[in-house]
Amino acid sequence: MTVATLRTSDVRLDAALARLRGCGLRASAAHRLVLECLAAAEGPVTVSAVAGGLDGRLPPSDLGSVYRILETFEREGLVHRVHLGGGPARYELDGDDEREYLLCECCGATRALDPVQLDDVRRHIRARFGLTVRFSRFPMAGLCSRCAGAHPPR
Amino acid sequence: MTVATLRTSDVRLDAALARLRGCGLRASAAHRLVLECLAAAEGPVTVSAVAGGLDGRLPPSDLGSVYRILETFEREGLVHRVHLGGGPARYELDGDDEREYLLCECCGATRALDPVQLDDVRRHIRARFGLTVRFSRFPMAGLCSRCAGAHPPR
DNA sequence: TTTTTTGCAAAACCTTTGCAGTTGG
DNA sequence: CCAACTGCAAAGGTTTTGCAAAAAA
Repeated sequence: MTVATLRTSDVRLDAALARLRGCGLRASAAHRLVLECLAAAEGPVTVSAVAGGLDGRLPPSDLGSVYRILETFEREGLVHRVHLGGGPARYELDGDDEREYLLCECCGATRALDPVQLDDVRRHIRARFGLTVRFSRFPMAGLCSRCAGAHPPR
Repeated sequence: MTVATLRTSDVRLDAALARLRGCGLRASAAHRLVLECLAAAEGPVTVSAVAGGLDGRLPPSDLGSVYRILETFEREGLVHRVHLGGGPARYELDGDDEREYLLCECCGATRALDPVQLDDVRRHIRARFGLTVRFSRFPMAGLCSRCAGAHPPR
């Protein structure tokens, strides 16, 4: 909880800590560590990666506790789960700067977009189906140009 | 493997059986049973639901075998997995008549669409990002009008 | 002190695998 | 008959839970 762990002086981290307090959650070492991991990662992180301290970049924590903490954080809206397929659960800090994901189901490539780039799609879908779509939790999946070429339509 | 199991005389089932043979896979009792379950279900089905014979509507099978069969079928393109969230894996018959799904992340409501209804979105995304999207494996997720109202933007 | 949170261990699931016996072609 | 397939059981991995000790407020 000293200088060593604060390699990521991030605006997002500060915001998350502020929200943590706002929820009545305690600013315990484990809580902060989880938030630091999520803030330090570039994308959605596996639960076990968080527990492992992001490969040693941060101190490790108990896996079971991390599951519980992430569950609590999700309930309070501090984090959200990202569903990229069948593997272990991945989480991300919740925030206004969320990225939205494109996923190629075939080769597994992912690409992160700024939400603004999908605003027209969002408007269109909302007008037509009444759903305000968000590709930050579930990616917009399909076949990338390369894979679409390799797997011609039946 | 007699009349009793054939409650679902479905075009999709016949097509799947034909493709099964075409792949060099044997038309064993278990293979047929799995295909019948998928054809009889209205949506993506859980592995254990298949093994349970869709709640007794069809004869039960061994869970491990069903996992193996589904894995084989997926490799051969007869079925595909549908990712609706964190729960157990769900599968669906693959085919030209595939539905695409809308999911409300908040209340869990799903809605199935005819792919034609999303063709303009598909064209738009492909032109702009080079990805041919498909919401049959990963749903288009977001907030339905009711939930969007209940959870106003921060 | 009081309430929340943690660490550990056990349990509950979900999924994969090995193997010997069975079945389809 | 031979190769593919199945059932069973054991193993692997992920996620959940109970509880007593520890920490935050």
